[in-house]
Amino acid sequence: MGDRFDNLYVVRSGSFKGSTIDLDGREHILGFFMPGDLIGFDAIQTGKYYTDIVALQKSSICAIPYAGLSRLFTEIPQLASRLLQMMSKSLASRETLAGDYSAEERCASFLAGMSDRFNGLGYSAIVFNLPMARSDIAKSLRLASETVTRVFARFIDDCVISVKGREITILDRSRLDHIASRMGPLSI
Amino acid sequence: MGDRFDNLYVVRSGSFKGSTIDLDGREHILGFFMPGDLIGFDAIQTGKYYTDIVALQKSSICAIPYAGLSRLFTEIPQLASRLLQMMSKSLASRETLAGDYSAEERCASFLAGMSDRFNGLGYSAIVFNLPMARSDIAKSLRLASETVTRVFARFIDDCVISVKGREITILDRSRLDHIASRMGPLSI
DNA sequence: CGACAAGTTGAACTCTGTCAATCCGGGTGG
DNA sequence: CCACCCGGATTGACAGAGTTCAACTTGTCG
Repeated sequence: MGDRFDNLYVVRSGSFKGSTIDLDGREHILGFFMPGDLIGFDAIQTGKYYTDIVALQKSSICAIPYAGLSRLFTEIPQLASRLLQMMSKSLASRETLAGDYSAEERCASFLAGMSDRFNGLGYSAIVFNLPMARSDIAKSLRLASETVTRVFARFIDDCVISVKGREITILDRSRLDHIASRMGPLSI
Repeated sequence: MGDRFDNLYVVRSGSFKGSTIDLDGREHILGFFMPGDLIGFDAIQTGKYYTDIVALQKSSICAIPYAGLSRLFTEIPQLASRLLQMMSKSLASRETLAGDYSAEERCASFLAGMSDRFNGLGYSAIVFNLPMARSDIAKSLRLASETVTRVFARFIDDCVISVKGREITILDRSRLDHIASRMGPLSI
Protein backbone atom coordinates (compact mmCIF):
# COMPACT_ATOMS: atom_id res chain seq x y z
CA MET A 1 0.00 0.00 0.00
CA GLY A 2 1.21 3.48 -0.86
CA ASP A 3 3.81 2.28 -3.31
CA ARG A 4 3.92 3.82 -6.75
CA PHE A 5 1.74 2.02 -9.27
CA ASP A 6 3.95 0.35 -11.83
CA ASN A 7 2.63 -3.16 -12.24
CA LEU A 8 -0.53 -5.12 -12.42
CA TYR A 9 -0.23 -8.61 -11.01
CA VAL A 10 -1.84 -11.88 -11.93
CA VAL A 11 -2.15 -14.59 -9.32
CA ARG A 12 -0.47 -17.78 -10.53
CA SER A 13 -1.01 -19.98 -7.52
CA GLY A 14 -2.24 -19.70 -3.95
CA SER A 15 -4.43 -16.87 -2.79
CA PHE A 16 -4.29 -13.34 -1.43
CA LYS A 17 -6.42 -10.90 0.46
CA GLY A 18 -6.65 -7.21 -0.33
CA SER A 19 -7.00 -5.07 2.76
CA THR A 20 -6.75 -1.57 4.09
CA ILE A 21 -6.24 -0.33 7.62
CA ASP A 22 -8.45 2.59 8.55
CA LEU A 23 -7.47 5.39 10.88
CA ASP A 24 -8.80 3.51 13.87
CA GLY A 25 -6.49 0.64 13.08
CA ARG A 26 -9.30 -1.64 11.96
CA GLU A 27 -8.72 -3.84 8.97
CA HIS A 28 -11.14 -3.80 6.05
CA ILE A 29 -10.92 -6.60 3.54
CA LEU A 30 -11.81 -5.65 0.01
CA GLY A 31 -11.63 -9.03 -1.58
CA PHE A 32 -9.78 -12.25 -2.13
CA PHE A 33 -7.65 -13.06 -5.13
CA MET A 34 -7.29 -16.51 -6.56
CA PRO A 35 -5.38 -17.91 -9.54
CA GLY A 36 -6.15 -15.93 -12.67
CA ASP A 37 -7.34 -12.87 -10.79
CA LEU A 38 -5.85 -9.50 -11.59
CA ILE A 39 -4.49 -7.39 -8.75
CA GLY A 40 -3.83 -3.68 -8.77
CA PHE A 41 -6.12 -2.02 -11.27
CA ASP A 42 -7.72 -0.01 -8.52
CA ALA A 43 -4.46 1.93 -8.51
CA ILE A 44 -4.73 3.12 -12.11
CA GLN A 45 -6.52 6.27 -11.11
CA THR A 46 -4.29 7.56 -8.35
CA GLY A 47 -0.99 6.11 -9.47
CA LYS A 48 -0.55 4.57 -6.04
CA TYR A 49 -1.63 1.26 -4.65
CA TYR A 50 -4.05 1.89 -1.88
CA THR A 51 -4.53 -1.62 -0.62
CA ASP A 52 -2.23 -4.01 1.13
CA ILE A 53 -1.99 -7.39 -0.52
CA VAL A 54 -1.30 -10.29 1.80
CA ALA A 55 -0.72 -13.89 0.77
CA LEU A 56 -2.92 -16.36 2.62
CA GLN A 57 -0.62 -19.28 1.84
CA LYS A 58 2.43 -20.07 -0.22
CA SER A 59 1.60 -18.29 -3.46
CA SER A 60 3.12 -16.93 -6.62
CA ILE A 61 2.28 -13.98 -8.84
CA CYS A 62 3.26 -12.59 -12.19
CA ALA A 63 3.99 -8.87 -12.59
CA ILE A 64 2.80 -6.99 -15.68
CA PRO A 65 4.41 -3.56 -16.13
CA TYR A 66 1.51 -1.22 -16.79
CA ALA A 67 3.55 1.13 -18.97
CA GLY A 68 4.26 -1.67 -21.40
CA LEU A 69 0.71 -2.91 -21.22
CA SER A 70 -0.82 0.46 -22.01
CA ARG A 71 1.52 0.87 -24.95
CA LEU A 72 0.02 -2.33 -26.32
CA PHE A 73 -3.43 -0.71 -26.29
CA THR A 74 -2.57 0.74 -29.68
CA GLU A 75 -1.64 -2.56 -31.26
CA ILE A 76 -4.21 -4.68 -29.49
CA PRO A 77 -7.25 -2.55 -28.74
CA GLN A 78 -9.09 -5.63 -27.47
CA LEU A 79 -6.65 -5.54 -24.59
CA ALA A 80 -8.08 -2.32 -23.26
CA SER A 81 -11.59 -3.61 -23.78
CA ARG A 82 -10.78 -6.75 -21.85
CA LEU A 83 -9.28 -4.74 -19.03
CA LEU A 84 -12.35 -2.54 -18.96
CA GLN A 85 -14.46 -5.65 -18.78
CA MET A 86 -12.58 -7.02 -15.81
CA MET A 87 -12.90 -3.71 -14.01
CA SER A 88 -16.56 -3.55 -14.85
CA LYS A 89 -17.04 -6.97 -13.32
CA SER A 90 -15.19 -5.98 -10.21
CA LEU A 91 -17.36 -2.89 -10.01
CA ALA A 92 -20.51 -4.98 -10.07
CA SER A 93 -19.19 -7.13 -7.27
CA ARG A 94 -18.50 -4.08 -5.13
CA GLU A 95 -21.94 -2.84 -5.88
CA THR A 96 -23.35 -6.05 -4.52
CA LEU A 97 -21.30 -5.93 -1.38
CA ALA A 98 -22.39 -2.37 -0.72
CA GLY A 99 -26.07 -3.29 -0.52
CA ASP A 100 -27.76 -3.74 2.82
CA TYR A 101 -28.15 -7.45 3.15
CA SER A 102 -28.52 -9.65 6.19
CA ALA A 103 -25.72 -11.72 7.64
CA GLU A 104 -27.31 -14.88 6.26
CA GLU A 105 -27.54 -13.48 2.76
CA ARG A 106 -23.95 -12.33 2.86
CA CYS A 107 -22.60 -15.62 4.12
CA ALA A 108 -24.66 -17.64 1.65
CA SER A 109 -23.50 -15.46 -1.22
CA PHE A 110 -19.92 -15.78 -0.06
CA LEU A 111 -20.07 -19.56 0.10
CA ALA A 112 -21.80 -19.85 -3.26
CA GLY A 113 -19.25 -17.50 -4.77
CA MET A 114 -16.30 -19.44 -3.40
CA SER A 115 -17.81 -22.66 -4.66
CA ASP A 116 -18.13 -21.17 -8.14
CA ARG A 117 -14.61 -19.87 -8.09
CA PHE A 118 -13.12 -23.18 -7.04
CA ASN A 119 -15.23 -24.84 -9.67
CA GLY A 120 -13.96 -22.43 -12.32
CA LEU A 121 -10.41 -23.36 -11.35
CA GLY A 122 -11.08 -27.03 -11.86
CA TYR A 123 -11.55 -27.96 -8.22
CA SER A 124 -14.62 -29.43 -6.61
CA ALA A 125 -17.58 -27.12 -6.21
CA ILE A 126 -18.84 -29.31 -3.34
CA VAL A 127 -15.88 -29.73 -1.04
CA PHE A 128 -13.17 -27.12 -0.73
CA ASN A 129 -10.79 -25.59 1.75
CA LEU A 130 -11.19 -21.93 2.46
CA PRO A 131 -7.77 -20.31 2.48
CA MET A 132 -8.76 -17.50 4.80
CA ALA A 133 -9.56 -17.20 8.51
CA ARG A 134 -13.09 -16.65 9.81
CA SER A 135 -12.15 -13.13 10.76
CA ASP A 136 -11.07 -12.44 7.19
CA ILE A 137 -14.37 -13.70 5.86
CA ALA A 138 -16.14 -11.54 8.39
CA LYS A 139 -14.19 -8.42 7.49
CA SER A 140 -14.79 -8.96 3.80
CA LEU A 141 -18.54 -9.27 4.42
CA ARG A 142 -18.61 -6.41 6.92
CA LEU A 143 -19.62 -8.64 9.81
CA ALA A 144 -18.10 -9.63 13.12
CA SER A 145 -16.34 -12.98 13.08
CA GLU A 146 -18.72 -14.24 15.76
CA THR A 147 -21.63 -13.53 13.46
CA VAL A 148 -20.04 -15.59 10.69
CA THR A 149 -19.58 -18.45 13.11
CA ARG A 150 -23.19 -18.24 14.21
CA VAL A 151 -24.57 -18.10 10.68
CA PHE A 152 -22.42 -21.05 9.65
CA ALA A 153 -23.74 -22.92 12.68
CA ARG A 154 -27.29 -22.20 11.55
CA PHE A 155 -26.48 -23.42 8.03
CA ILE A 156 -25.11 -26.63 9.54
CA ASP A 157 -28.26 -27.11 11.61
CA ASP A 158 -30.30 -26.70 8.45
CA CYS A 159 -28.11 -29.17 6.55
CA VAL A 160 -27.11 -26.57 3.98
CA ILE A 161 -23.38 -27.08 4.51
CA SER A 162 -21.07 -29.00 6.74
CA VAL A 163 -17.90 -27.54 8.14
CA LYS A 164 -14.70 -29.11 9.42
CA GLY A 165 -12.37 -26.28 10.29
CA ARG A 166 -11.74 -24.48 7.02
CA GLU A 167 -13.09 -27.31 4.92
CA ILE A 168 -16.54 -26.57 3.58
CA THR A 169 -18.93 -29.10 2.09
CA ILE A 170 -21.94 -27.79 0.22
CA LEU A 171 -24.87 -30.08 1.00
CA ASP A 172 -27.71 -28.11 -0.50
CA ARG A 173 -26.61 -25.71 -3.17
CA SER A 174 -30.09 -24.74 -4.25
CA ARG A 175 -30.98 -23.74 -0.70
CA LEU A 176 -27.79 -21.72 -0.53
CA ASP A 177 -28.67 -19.97 -3.76
CA HIS A 178 -32.14 -19.32 -2.50
CA ILE A 179 -30.87 -17.65 0.65
CA ALA A 180 -28.41 -15.59 -1.38
CA SER A 181 -30.88 -14.84 -4.14
CA ARG A 182 -31.42 -11.19 -3.28
CA MET A 183 -27.72 -10.54 -3.70
CA GLY A 184 -25.87 -10.67 -6.97
CA PRO A 185 -22.88 -12.99 -7.31
CA LEU A 186 -19.82 -12.13 -5.27
CA SER A 187 -16.96 -12.72 -7.65
CA ILE A 188 -14.21 -10.80 -5.87
CA MET B 1 -32.16 -0.88 -17.12
CA GLY B 2 -31.96 -4.07 -19.17
CA ASP B 3 -31.49 -2.26 -22.45
CA ARG B 4 -28.64 -3.29 -24.69
CA PHE B 5 -25.44 -1.40 -23.99
CA ASP B 6 -24.70 0.85 -26.93
CA ASN B 7 -23.83 4.22 -25.52
CA LEU B 8 -21.98 5.85 -22.73
CA TYR B 9 -23.51 9.12 -21.60
CA VAL B 10 -22.00 12.30 -20.25
CA VAL B 11 -24.10 14.59 -18.10
CA ARG B 12 -24.22 18.08 -19.59
CA SER B 13 -26.52 19.77 -17.11
CA GLY B 14 -28.72 18.87 -14.18
CA SER B 15 -28.29 15.67 -12.22
CA PHE B 16 -29.30 12.03 -12.19
CA LYS B 17 -29.51 9.13 -9.83
CA GLY B 18 -28.54 5.59 -10.71
CA SER B 19 -30.75 3.01 -9.07
CA THR B 20 -31.74 -0.63 -9.09
CA ILE B 21 -34.80 -2.36 -7.73
CA ASP B 22 -34.01 -5.53 -5.83
CA LEU B 23 -36.15 -8.63 -5.75
CA ASP B 24 -38.07 -7.34 -2.76
CA GLY B 25 -39.01 -4.24 -4.69
CA ARG B 26 -36.75 -1.98 -2.68
CA GLU B 27 -34.78 0.69 -4.44
CA HIS B 28 -31.00 0.86 -4.08
CA ILE B 29 -29.23 3.99 -5.19
CA LEU B 30 -25.78 3.43 -6.59
CA GLY B 31 -24.76 7.01 -7.05
CA PHE B 32 -25.53 10.46 -8.30
CA PHE B 33 -24.32 11.89 -11.56
CA MET B 34 -23.54 15.54 -12.06
CA PRO B 35 -22.26 17.54 -15.03
CA GLY B 36 -19.15 15.95 -16.47
CA ASP B 37 -19.86 12.54 -14.97
CA LEU B 38 -19.87 9.48 -17.20
CA ILE B 39 -22.86 7.15 -17.09
CA GLY B 40 -23.00 3.58 -18.23
CA PHE B 41 -19.56 2.05 -18.04
CA ASP B 42 -20.78 -0.49 -15.54
CA ALA B 43 -22.52 -2.07 -18.53
CA ILE B 44 -19.32 -2.74 -20.46
CA GLN B 45 -18.93 -6.17 -18.95
CA THR B 46 -22.39 -7.60 -19.46
CA GLY B 47 -23.44 -5.67 -22.54
CA LYS B 48 -26.61 -4.60 -20.77
CA TYR B 49 -27.34 -1.64 -18.56
CA TYR B 50 -28.21 -2.91 -15.15
CA THR B 51 -29.17 0.34 -13.50
CA ASP B 52 -32.05 2.69 -14.03
CA ILE B 53 -31.04 6.28 -14.57
CA VAL B 54 -33.49 8.90 -13.35
CA ALA B 55 -33.16 12.66 -13.78
CA LEU B 56 -33.57 14.60 -10.55
CA GLN B 57 -34.37 17.82 -12.36
CA LYS B 58 -34.48 19.23 -15.86
CA SER B 59 -31.25 17.84 -17.27
CA SER B 60 -29.44 17.08 -20.50
CA ILE B 61 -27.00 14.39 -21.53
CA CYS B 62 -24.74 13.58 -24.43
CA ALA B 63 -24.61 10.06 -25.87
CA ILE B 64 -21.32 8.50 -26.93
CA PRO B 65 -21.65 5.36 -29.04
CA TYR B 66 -19.32 2.83 -27.43
CA ALA B 67 -18.58 1.03 -30.68
CA GLY B 68 -17.14 4.19 -32.17
CA LEU B 69 -15.34 5.02 -28.97
CA SER B 70 -13.63 1.65 -28.67
CA ARG B 71 -12.52 1.89 -32.31
CA LEU B 72 -10.75 5.08 -31.33
CA PHE B 73 -8.72 3.15 -28.74
CA THR B 74 -6.36 2.27 -31.58
CA GLU B 75 -5.80 5.82 -32.71
CA ILE B 76 -5.91 7.44 -29.30
CA PRO B 77 -4.64 4.97 -26.74
CA GLN B 78 -4.84 7.66 -24.04
CA LEU B 79 -8.58 7.37 -24.43
CA ALA B 80 -8.62 3.85 -23.05
CA SER B 81 -6.30 4.89 -20.26
CA ARG B 82 -8.57 7.76 -19.37
CA LEU B 83 -11.60 5.51 -19.34
CA LEU B 84 -9.74 3.04 -17.14
CA GLN B 85 -8.92 5.90 -14.83
CA MET B 86 -12.52 6.94 -14.50
CA MET B 87 -13.59 3.39 -13.76
CA SER B 88 -10.79 3.03 -11.28
CA LYS B 89 -12.03 6.12 -9.47
CA SER B 90 -15.57 4.81 -9.44
CA LEU B 91 -14.26 1.53 -8.07
CA ALA B 92 -12.55 3.30 -5.20
CA SER B 93 -15.77 5.09 -4.36
CA ARG B 94 -17.70 1.84 -4.26
CA GLU B 95 -15.02 0.38 -2.10
CA THR B 96 -15.58 3.15 0.36
CA LEU B 97 -19.30 2.73 0.38
CA ALA B 98 -18.95 -1.00 0.99
CA GLY B 99 -17.08 -0.50 4.27
CA ASP B 100 -18.87 -0.73 7.58
CA TYR B 101 -19.16 2.82 8.69
CA SER B 102 -21.56 4.48 11.07
CA ALA B 103 -24.44 6.64 9.96
CA GLU B 104 -22.55 9.77 11.05
CA GLU B 105 -19.48 8.85 9.07
CA ARG B 106 -21.55 8.14 5.98
CA CYS B 107 -23.50 11.37 6.18
CA ALA B 108 -20.41 13.45 6.85
CA SER B 109 -18.63 11.85 3.93
CA PHE B 110 -21.62 12.44 1.71
CA LEU B 111 -21.84 16.12 2.60
CA ALA B 112 -18.12 16.66 2.19
CA GLY B 113 -18.23 14.87 -1.14
CA MET B 114 -21.14 16.94 -2.44
CA SER B 115 -19.40 20.11 -1.34
CA ASP B 116 -16.29 19.09 -3.26
CA ARG B 117 -18.26 18.21 -6.35
CA PHE B 118 -20.13 21.50 -6.40
CA ASN B 119 -16.85 23.25 -5.86
CA GLY B 120 -15.31 21.40 -8.77
CA LEU B 121 -18.16 22.59 -10.96
CA GLY B 122 -17.53 26.20 -10.05
CA TYR B 123 -20.29 26.55 -7.47
CA SER B 124 -19.92 27.40 -3.82
CA ALA B 125 -18.45 24.72 -1.60
CA ILE B 126 -20.17 26.32 1.40
CA VAL B 127 -23.78 26.77 0.35
CA PHE B 128 -25.46 24.48 -2.13
CA ASN B 129 -28.80 22.91 -2.96
CA LEU B 130 -28.97 19.17 -2.91
CA PRO B 131 -30.86 17.99 -5.97
CA MET B 132 -32.08 14.78 -4.35
CA ALA B 133 -34.62 13.88 -1.69
CA ARG B 134 -33.63 12.73 1.79
CA SER B 135 -34.81 9.27 0.93
CA ASP B 136 -32.47 9.21 -2.07
CA ILE B 137 -29.54 10.25 0.10
CA ALA B 138 -30.51 7.56 2.56
CA LYS B 139 -30.74 4.86 -0.08
CA SER B 140 -27.39 5.82 -1.54
CA LEU B 141 -25.77 5.57 1.89
CA ARG B 142 -27.62 2.36 2.84
CA LEU B 143 -29.49 4.07 5.65
CA ALA B 144 -33.13 4.79 6.45
CA SER B 145 -34.26 8.29 5.61
CA GLU B 146 -35.15 8.88 9.24
CA THR B 147 -31.57 8.14 10.19
CA VAL B 148 -30.30 10.73 7.73
CA THR B 149 -32.69 13.26 9.20
CA ARG B 150 -31.52 12.46 12.72
CA VAL B 151 -27.84 12.66 11.85
CA PHE B 152 -28.37 15.97 10.06
CA ALA B 153 -30.19 17.20 13.16
CA ARG B 154 -27.21 16.21 15.29
CA PHE B 155 -24.87 18.03 12.90
CA ILE B 156 -27.03 21.12 13.18
CA ASP B 157 -26.94 20.94 16.98
CA ASP B 158 -23.17 20.71 16.82
CA CYS B 159 -22.99 23.67 14.44
CA VAL B 160 -21.33 21.61 11.72
CA ILE B 161 -23.91 22.49 9.08
CA SER B 162 -27.17 24.34 8.77
CA VAL B 163 -30.06 23.09 6.72
CA LYS B 164 -33.00 24.83 5.11
CA GLY B 165 -34.92 22.19 3.18
CA ARG B 166 -32.52 20.97 0.55
CA GLU B 167 -30.14 23.90 0.98
CA ILE B 168 -27.05 22.93 2.92
CA THR B 169 -24.57 25.34 4.47
CA ILE B 170 -21.26 23.95 5.65
CA LEU B 171 -20.34 25.74 8.87
CA ASP B 172 -17.38 23.66 10.00
CA ARG B 173 -15.73 21.81 7.20
CA SER B 174 -12.81 20.60 9.27
CA ARG B 175 -15.15 18.99 11.77
CA LEU B 176 -17.03 17.38 8.92
CA ASP B 177 -13.79 16.01 7.53
CA HIS B 178 -12.83 14.77 10.94
CA ILE B 179 -16.06 12.85 11.34
CA ALA B 180 -15.70 11.42 7.85
CA SER B 181 -12.00 10.80 8.20
CA ARG B 182 -12.21 7.03 8.51
CA MET B 183 -13.92 6.85 5.14
CA GLY B 184 -12.32 7.67 1.85
CA PRO B 185 -13.85 10.35 -0.38
CA LEU B 186 -17.24 9.59 -1.89
CA SER B 187 -17.00 10.88 -5.41
CA ILE B 188 -19.88 9.02 -7.00
C1' DC C 1 2.56 -32.13 26.59
C1' DG C 2 2.02 -27.17 26.86
C1' DA C 3 1.17 -22.82 24.68
C1' DC C 4 -0.86 -19.90 21.65
C1' DA C 5 -3.86 -18.72 17.91
C1' DA C 6 -8.23 -19.62 15.92
C1' DG C 7 -12.83 -20.69 16.57
C1' DT C 8 -17.11 -21.18 19.28
C1' DT C 9 -20.62 -19.96 22.62
C1' DG C 10 -23.21 -16.94 25.83
C1' DA C 11 -25.06 -12.48 27.67
C1' DA C 12 -25.67 -7.67 27.51
C1' DC C 13 -25.87 -3.73 24.91
C1' DT C 14 -26.28 -0.43 20.96
C1' DC C 15 -27.21 1.29 16.70
C1' DT C 16 -30.25 1.50 13.17
C1' DG C 17 -34.65 0.21 11.01
C1' DT C 18 -39.54 0.14 11.30
C1' DC C 19 -43.89 1.94 12.34
C1' DA C 20 -46.77 5.69 13.38
C1' DA C 21 -47.99 10.34 14.25
C1' DT C 22 -47.09 15.00 13.21
C1' DC C 23 -45.23 18.96 10.86
C1' DC C 24 -44.02 21.82 7.00
C1' DG C 25 -44.03 24.07 2.34
C1' DG C 26 -45.68 24.63 -2.11
C1' DG C 27 -49.11 24.08 -5.38
C1' DT C 28 -54.13 24.03 -6.46
C1' DG C 29 -58.64 25.46 -6.76
C1' DG C 30 -62.50 27.97 -5.14
C1' DC D 1 -56.34 35.66 -0.95
C1' DC D 2 -57.11 31.86 1.75
C1' DA D 3 -58.29 27.03 2.82
C1' DC D 4 -57.09 22.73 1.50
C1' DC D 5 -54.05 18.91 0.11
C1' DC D 6 -50.31 16.15 -0.58
C1' DG D 7 -45.64 14.53 -0.62
C1' DG D 8 -41.54 15.10 1.74
C1' DA D 9 -39.43 15.80 6.14
C1' DT D 10 -39.25 15.42 11.08
C1' DT D 11 -39.86 13.39 15.60
C1' DG D 12 -40.83 9.71 18.98
C1' DA D 13 -41.34 4.88 20.63
C1' DC D 14 -40.03 0.43 20.08
C1' DA D 15 -37.98 -3.90 18.36
C1' DG D 16 -34.42 -6.63 16.38
C1' DA D 17 -30.19 -7.81 14.15
C1' DG D 18 -25.65 -7.69 14.92
C1' DT D 19 -21.64 -6.06 17.78
C1' DT D 20 -18.97 -6.26 21.73
C1' DC D 21 -16.94 -8.32 25.59
C1' DA D 22 -15.72 -12.29 27.94
C1' DA D 23 -15.18 -17.05 28.87
C1' DC D 24 -14.41 -21.34 27.04
C1' DT D 25 -13.03 -24.99 23.56
C1' DT D 26 -10.41 -26.79 19.85
C1' DG D 27 -6.58 -27.65 17.21
C1' DT D 28 -1.95 -27.04 15.71
C1' DC D 29 2.89 -26.77 16.21
C1' DG D 30 7.07 -26.53 18.72
